[in-house]
Amino acid sequence: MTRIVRVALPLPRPRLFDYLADPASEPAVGHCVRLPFGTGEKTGVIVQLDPPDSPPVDKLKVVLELLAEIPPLPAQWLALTQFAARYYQHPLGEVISAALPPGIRRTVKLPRDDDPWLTTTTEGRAALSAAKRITKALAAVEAVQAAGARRRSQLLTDLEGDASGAIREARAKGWLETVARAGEREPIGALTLNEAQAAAVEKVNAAHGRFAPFLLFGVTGSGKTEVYLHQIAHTLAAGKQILMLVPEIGLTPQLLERVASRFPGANLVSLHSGMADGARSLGFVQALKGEADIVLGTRLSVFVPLPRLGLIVIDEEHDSSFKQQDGLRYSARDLAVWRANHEKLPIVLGSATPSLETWLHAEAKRYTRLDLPLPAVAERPPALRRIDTRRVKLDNGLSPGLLKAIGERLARKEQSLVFLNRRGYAPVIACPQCNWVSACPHCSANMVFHAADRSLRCHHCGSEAPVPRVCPGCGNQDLHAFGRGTQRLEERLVEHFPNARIERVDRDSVRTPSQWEEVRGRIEACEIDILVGTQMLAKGHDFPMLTLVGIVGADAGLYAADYRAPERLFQQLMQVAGRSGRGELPGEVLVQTEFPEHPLYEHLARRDYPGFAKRELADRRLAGFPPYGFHAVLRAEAPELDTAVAFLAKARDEANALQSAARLYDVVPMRLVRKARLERAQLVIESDTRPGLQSMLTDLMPLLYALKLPKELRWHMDVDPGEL
DNA sequence: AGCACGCCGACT
DNA sequence: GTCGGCGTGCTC
Repeated sequence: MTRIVRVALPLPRPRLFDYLADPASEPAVGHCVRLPFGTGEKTGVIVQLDPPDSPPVDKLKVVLELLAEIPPLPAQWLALTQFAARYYQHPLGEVISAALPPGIRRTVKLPRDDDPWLTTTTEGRAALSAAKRITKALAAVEAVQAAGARRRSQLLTDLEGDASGAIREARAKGWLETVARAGEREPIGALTLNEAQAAAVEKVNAAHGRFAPFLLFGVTGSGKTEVYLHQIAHTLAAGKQILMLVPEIGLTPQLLERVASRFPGANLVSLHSGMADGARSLGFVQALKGEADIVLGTRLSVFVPLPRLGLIVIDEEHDSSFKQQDGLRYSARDLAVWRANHEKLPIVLGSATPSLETWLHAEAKRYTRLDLPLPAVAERPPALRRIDTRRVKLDNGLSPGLLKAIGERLARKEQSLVFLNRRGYAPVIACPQCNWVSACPHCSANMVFHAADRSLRCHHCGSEAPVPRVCPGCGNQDLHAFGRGTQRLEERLVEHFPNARIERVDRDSVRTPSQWEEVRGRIEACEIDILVGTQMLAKGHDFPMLTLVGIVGADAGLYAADYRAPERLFQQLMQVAGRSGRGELPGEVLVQTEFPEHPLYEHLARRDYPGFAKRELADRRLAGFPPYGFHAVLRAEAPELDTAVAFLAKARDEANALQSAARLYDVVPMRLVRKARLERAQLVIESDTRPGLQSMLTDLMPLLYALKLPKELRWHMDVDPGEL
């Protein structure tokens, strides 16, 4: 019997399409299919069989190919994508296409599963111990031996550069051999837990098999990762899979290595957007087939199908990189909580500075809070001192107090970190005679002066220009660099401390993960005395010799227009302050500020997140902002601002006519009006309840899709936006 | 989103 | 006379 399949396709309209299946095939919901579409071909996913309302059969085309080598995506996976489509008001086909790895989406063929488990042979181990020099092939043997057994794909990511040749050589020489599956192995090297850690592990383990959200509340150094690892061990022992999400910069080789070496018998799959298509598809399919035991990845991993899923962990749950900022604008954290609820699982959200949303859930007892205090053996948190910059003369932004403190660290051979969240040399070049400033030709922003190549760069659109020799406005030869960034700070520090080893760490100086690894190694080896850098430095491993953190120019976040700015600032400062005094030596944190009495710094000085959150939540409640109110923002962009505004005004009229309880703000230009030659405006929609917002959006979206629009106009809906 | 079909200007 | 501009509308 010929069946009709309803398919979701990657198209920017919320529509599904029906096709006739090949009578010889056995289509099922969840199968990927290759289809004729218009004049071309597309890959889609079957979401329904024999729908009652399909068009007449003579209008239907026939499925080209059922991708039977990919097992059908499970119903729970489809439920997740359908929820995401509904909640984020995005076409299902596009959600599915974003959730599938690009390798499956584009190429029809599944990468060949030539990904065997490898172990070392007696000869391999002998060759390794006999070797005077570690060749690439021996390095592969060494890595496999360290893990006991390793998937070839995992080994490739373990090793530097392209190691496929080295692995081939090691196998050809009989140093590595294939085994069916890594043997069941006990976790290796588990640490003894303190009382609080043990209690946290116990509570989550007891929640096995039911929806139970936990907030694991503990600063860096309180041992969150060890708690996760024990919970993972328990879940593995129950034969279940684990999904662990980490922020973009949190997915370091160290973390992978720590998880891999703890669970040598488990199949660990790591996923992030930077991976090659083949490796990503392979990981996805291994997870789908139930072969992966642990999936460790960035936000996109929330969409990995896991038929035996038993636990979800989200580390640094407050991190903004869990929110996708383009296309399908989802929050991986929120989707993970939905997924845990839907699949009846415990989920652990870990943070020292939780998002206010999560904190409110914990306060309301909807989430169980698990507190991890600093272990008693660790010294008290480093003293935090505020330097009132209104009372001292600054030298290029550096106060005498901070310079003196750095000098003391140098004398004691300890390390200092100066934190300034602004890269470049100076944020703007200007002419003191006329009004010329280094404005970006494509954005409503200034171009930042980068001293190294004497260029002006726009941090919003990436455009670049040489610094003009004379003022383009009046010919004045004396252009000034106003304000300061990390480069200028570094330059001043070099002048102040000519004998110190100073290193700048920002996206300009450290471009790749391997460069960051290299710098990190030199910090740990104490080959650097003073670090200058942006938030890149806020995260990362312990630097035991780092005893001073200086925070420069944080005030900008205090009175920013975005209501989330204080929350982000507090999270960032807590994190960077936590870099100091992580070893045996006592640490100190110095904050340069014009507002030393500001409550945010008071709370920071006491490391009082609960106090900060209480205050911030009170403000949010008064304003009706999240987590007490719910927002969606409709944004539009076009070459002319009027085009964008006219569309939003029309959208606002349509929305007004819907008689919903949701409130509509005025249509306003965005703060950065012009970006990359496009003028942008937005319309905020607000409601006291999530369902209120959802029903308004569900009614509004079809009206928006029906509008006739100039083709140069782009728009998107952002539900629960990261900023307004 | 592609990609066709479809009616008006400057060129071999 | 045609090549091609991108406006409009459809894709099972």
